[in-house]
Amino acid sequence: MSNRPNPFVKTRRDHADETAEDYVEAIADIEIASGSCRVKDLAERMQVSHVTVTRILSRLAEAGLVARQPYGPVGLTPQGLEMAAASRVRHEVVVAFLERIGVSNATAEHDAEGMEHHASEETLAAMRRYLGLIEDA
Amino acid sequence: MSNRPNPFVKTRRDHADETAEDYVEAIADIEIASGSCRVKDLAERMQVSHVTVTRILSRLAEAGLVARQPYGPVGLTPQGLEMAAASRVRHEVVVAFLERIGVSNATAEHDAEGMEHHASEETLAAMRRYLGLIEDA
DNA sequence: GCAAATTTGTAGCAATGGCTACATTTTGTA
DNA sequence: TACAAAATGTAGCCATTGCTACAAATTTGC
Ligand SMILES: [Mn+2]
Ligand SMILES: [Mn+2]
Ligand SMILES: [Mn+2]
Ligand SMILES: [Mn+2]
Repeated sequence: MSNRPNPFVKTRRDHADETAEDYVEAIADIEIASGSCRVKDLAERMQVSHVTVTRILSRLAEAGLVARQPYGPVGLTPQGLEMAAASRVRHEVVVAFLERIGVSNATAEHDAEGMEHHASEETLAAMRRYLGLIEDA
Repeated sequence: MSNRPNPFVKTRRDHADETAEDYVEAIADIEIASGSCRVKDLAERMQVSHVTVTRILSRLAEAGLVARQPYGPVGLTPQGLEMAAASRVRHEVVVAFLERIGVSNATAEHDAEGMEHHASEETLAAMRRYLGLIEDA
């Protein structure tokens, strides 16, 4: 028997995971760019209200990805740092790959923002291979 | 100024449409495979309860994509047929492209199910070009 | 130091898509 | 035809992510 998992997984949970990945990646980015990350910075980056950011950060703190204190800056836990690093690598691979096949930078950034969350390790490996980032065939 | 739309905003818009696209595509598939599509068929295909299917179908009917009657089969409106056709083409392009770069069929099907909703026309064109489906360079 | 501006928090609402439990309708079969 | 099984509908719950309005805290500027 094939034992192939159904491609239509729980959409709600998938989207929640996408949110987590984008937020920790953004937090790491902002920390690097401006020294510290605030709720307001994330609201601007994500183009949502500060209320939405606050609630999502609560969930991510509950999940052990984010460290928060009232009215204070937004930090990443070791687990959050790990996820942020992995997310960034994946993001960069997808963007570079799309550009390599002829997609403009603007579109590559747009499409990668969504596609990155759906590229499995196998697909990422194929992209890296195509980019020449892997010696193996 | 750049005037680039925010990538996160675009991704959120993509997510709003993805359920509709997957459902009309599934309805068309099931109609072809077994003559008619029932709520139960969709529940099995999507791996969700029949309740979830019913509510989503109501929304799609409201949007003019699906034709329904109580306890009856699920049909597509002309608009739904159009979306189903476009979705299928896009799905096939993404799957074929992933396989072409060395991804297995199972993984290609799985990843494409999510990635397809985030691939812009420009990216799809690049994929078609790579597949040799377009004469142009 | 104090008032104003900014930032963050909280309350409460909506849309979407999960679910279980139960009601109703349709279908199948004895 | 009558009863059982299957399919569908409805009620009502939860989680996630949007929002506005308002409250509280912090920072800034004078
Ligand atoms: Mn993303
Ligand atoms: Mn990203
Ligand atoms: Mn997605
Ligand atoms: Mn899909």
